[in-house]
Formats: sequence, structure tokens, C-alpha cells
Amino acid sequence: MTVTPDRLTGDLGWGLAVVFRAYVKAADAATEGMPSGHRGYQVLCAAARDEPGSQAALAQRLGIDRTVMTYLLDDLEAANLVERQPDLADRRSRRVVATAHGREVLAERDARLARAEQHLLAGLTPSEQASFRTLLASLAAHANDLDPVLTACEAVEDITASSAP
Amino acid sequence: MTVTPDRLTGDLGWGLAVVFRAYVKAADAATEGMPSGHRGYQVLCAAARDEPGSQAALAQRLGIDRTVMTYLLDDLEAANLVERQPDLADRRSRRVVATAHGREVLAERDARLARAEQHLLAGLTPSEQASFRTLLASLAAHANDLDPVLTACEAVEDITASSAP
DNA sequence: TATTGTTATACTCTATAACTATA
DNA sequence: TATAGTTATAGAGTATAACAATA
Repeated sequence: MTVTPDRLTGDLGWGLAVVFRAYVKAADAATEGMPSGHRGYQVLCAAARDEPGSQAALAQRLGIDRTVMTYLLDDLEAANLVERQPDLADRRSRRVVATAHGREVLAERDARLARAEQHLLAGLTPSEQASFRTLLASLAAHANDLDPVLTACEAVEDITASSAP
Repeated sequence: MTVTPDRLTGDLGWGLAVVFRAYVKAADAATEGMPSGHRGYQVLCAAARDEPGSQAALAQRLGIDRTVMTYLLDDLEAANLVERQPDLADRRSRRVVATAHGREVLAERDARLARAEQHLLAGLTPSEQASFRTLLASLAAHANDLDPVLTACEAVEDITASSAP
């Protein structure tokens, strides 16, 4: 394979698109049968492991629109994977929590997801895989800082801590 | 390591989605006014720097469908950025080449793209940026190799083993 | 007035199949 | 028959605005 040096610029977008598409394909296959594929899995995953937050907070954290979150939660709730609980402190808001059944399904799918991800990363050595994950997480945190969206795991605490603008 | 182990799994998809979305946003801004945004840029870029290939070869290299390539090339050709030349060896096929004007526009946009990418990668040190690009390119090459087959071979085997086509 | 969640609409992207012209 | 390219259609994804309930 011949690589020209001036290819450096465009290859970032090419690489991101190719890898992201491959991930979505693999993740959708691993989450087949779940309400909204890999997106439903992501929502369920966030609802299960984080402090129960509002729909808007969840949507912001995952980088999807809050109107889309409504549809995703409708499907997940119909499948008894998550619940919308009223927030006693703010009656407009609803807290999203995973049901016991949701946690079971999540644990079962986690193994499949891990295999799919491993297959995607199989071209790298274990230490390279670790490096890639670290760099990607750092980039993602930075990218979320750039946009009005702020969705990093620890950054969410910063938001909710200073939620009085 | 106080992080729950199952969080490692989901963060790959989260990171890829966040970074890819941020790239598309930045790239679309940098290629504003071009026929099909960052996708048109990618096609023009590939047409300008590679050996002129068929539309199908170009589509496979960029990871997009050949029916989509038709629309993209229609727009790019209408803007006089690329040309469809007949392939003398195979009259079914058409070779995609960038016009002189297309190369000018490409050079002009390359600088903007580079700035946009730099902004996206600004959270990493220069050496980390180089590592990320290298790892990503390696991953993308690997993913493209098994994309035509199926990306999640092992995970898919489990599913197809208990389901009828 | 601002915000949370919902709904409706439209626009984009993608996936699929059918068609032609060549091989 | 198979392949390169085109076209048409339907589906999913996304963005936007409007609305009701609450702050």
C-alpha cells in the first residue's frame, strides 16, 4: 500500500468515518433485538451506571437531541428496560433509571459488546488499544468542551454542582 | 482504578461518536459552500491525489455506497470540480479526475481543513496527535478490510447460529 | 419569561431494488 | 450471467418549531 505524505490532512476524517461506521455496524449487530440498537444500549448503559439524571442531562451527556431522547426512552420503557420516575424537586423533570430487568439485559449485552469491540480493535496490539482508548477519551472530552454541549462523566458533576446560572 | 470495569466497554462508542460528530461539524464549517460539504471535499480530495479510479473503487475506498457516489459526483461535476472521463479499457466504467479548478479549490480548502482539524486535536500534545493519527489509520485499514465481510464476525456468529436468514 | 418534556414537520442520509449498457 | 453506473423509493436519523406544564 503506497501512502503519499500530503494525505495526512484528509485521513483524519476518513479514518474517523471508517472506524465509526464499523463500530456502529458491529455494535448494532451485538445489540440486535434491543429497542433502538446501539443507541438504545448507550442510553440504557448511561441510565444504569450513572446517578439518575433528567432526560435532558442524559441527552446532553450522550450528545443527542432531547427530542430524540423522548423516542428512545419510549421504546426502552415499553420494553421494561428503564423507568421514568417523577423528580420530587422539580415536577417538570423526570429521572431516568434502569429497571432490574434492564440491568440484567445490560450485563448480558456487555459481553457481546466487548467481543465486538475487541474484534474492531484486533488490528492493534493490547498496549496500542489502551493508548487509542486513552487518546480518544481525551479528545472526546476536549471536543465536548468546544461545543456548547458538555458531556464528560466527571464534567457532569461540575455542571450540576454549579447549576445556578 | 476506581472506575467500574464495564464502563470501559461503552466509552469506546461514546468517544467515537462524540469525536466523529465534532469532526463533521468542524469539517462542514470549513467546507461551507462546497457542493456536498465535507463529503464532497473527501471525494474531491481522493480524486485529486489518487490514481484516477472508477466510481465504485472510489466509493469503496471512502466507505460510501456507490449509489451515493452518483449524487456526490453529479454535484461536484456541476460545480466543475471533477470530471467523469470514459475508461477506454472498459466502456461501462468512468474514471473520476479532478479538474484544474477542483485542484485550486482543494488547495484553498486544505488550509481551512487543517486549521479545523488542529482545533479538534488541540487537546492533545503534538506527539499524542501523531500517535492518534497513526493508530486511527491502522484501525481504519483493518476495519475496511473486514467491512465487506461483516464487522462483528464473532458476535454475529452467535446471533446467526440461533436465527434463520 | 425560562425550562422540561412532548409532538409534528421537514430535511438529510442511507439502504434497497430495478433499470441500462456494457462485459 | 455478471458488473458499472444510474434512478426511484422507502426507511432511519436529525433538526426545527410549536405546544403544555412547571419553575
